[in-house]
Amino acid sequence: MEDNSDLQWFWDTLDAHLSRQQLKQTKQRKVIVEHFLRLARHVDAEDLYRRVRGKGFKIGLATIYRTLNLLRDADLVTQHSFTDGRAIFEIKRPGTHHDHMVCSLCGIIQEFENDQIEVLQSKVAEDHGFTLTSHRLDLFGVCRGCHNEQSQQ
Amino acid sequence: MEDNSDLQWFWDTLDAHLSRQQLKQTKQRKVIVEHFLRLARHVDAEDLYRRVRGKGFKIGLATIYRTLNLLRDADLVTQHSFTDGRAIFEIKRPGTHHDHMVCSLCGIIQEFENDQIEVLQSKVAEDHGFTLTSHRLDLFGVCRGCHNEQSQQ
DNA sequence: GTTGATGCAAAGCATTTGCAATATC
DNA sequence: GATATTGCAAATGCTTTGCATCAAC
Repeated sequence: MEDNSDLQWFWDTLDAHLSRQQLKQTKQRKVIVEHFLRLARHVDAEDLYRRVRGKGFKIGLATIYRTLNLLRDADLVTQHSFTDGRAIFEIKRPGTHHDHMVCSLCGIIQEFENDQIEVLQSKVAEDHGFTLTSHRLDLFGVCRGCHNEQSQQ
Repeated sequence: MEDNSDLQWFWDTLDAHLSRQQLKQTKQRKVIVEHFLRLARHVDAEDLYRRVRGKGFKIGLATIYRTLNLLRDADLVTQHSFTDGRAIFEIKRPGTHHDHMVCSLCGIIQEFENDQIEVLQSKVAEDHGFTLTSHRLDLFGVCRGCHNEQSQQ
């Protein structure tokens, strides 16, 4: 779970981005971001929309998308695309990096870090004359929980 | 470049799949597959559609999609999704595996293999109690050619 | 009072699907 | 002749956009 007090940097960076770009602080943006920060780590637009509507706010889905795109532009969230066509958004903490492991059965997303893999990736890129800017490593499989359920049947 | 004579296994596997599933051999499928095999290694539906139409065949885009999905179901092609929303299809040779490096400037896709990375992935999955079924590793960056062009300006 | 933001409905885009006509087995 | 396939247009699912209204600066 995320402690909201840790997230001051998020709001600060957002404020900085808004004023730098001459964008406005609005009630909708505040509400959407508040709920985004409280939701699970990996969220899609529809999740966020349902949550916000469920709490009684009359905010359109387009505004959810526009706000998530704003956060992406401010480099505050990362946008992923795992199994289906949906975009998944995740808070991006400066200076951190991790990859993802997705369970094909329950859809749970686990994060992991592996420096050795990172080093090897850089080496591969270098060997091929590539100047690496980013990468994406997703592992797909069955998580322990689902695996146990399967074997009990 | 691909030597077509190497691809007998592809046609054989396809024939086997068709008869096993009680599907029919049609002119459209033949034409689409022939052109798919002659095109670049990484192809999207629109590429294939344009190529086939350009050669004078009156085949609908839906049939292209249906055929590519058929090949996917027959385990003869892999479906990727790199930068944009398009699906990219690639011949899948049995017993081979590689990952991809994509140039953000010219879009060129280079393949690479790295056994050490594969081993580390299995280890990571195991450490997290995951039964690994597949993975996706894409590196993004600037290829040598584009990098040289940039520095000359 | 300017300028950007919102909500809604409409448009986009890649892909899939329903259906009547047609080709394959 | 039964059944799968095709082409087309319409539908889909996610996301973006146009525009008139509204809120923030």
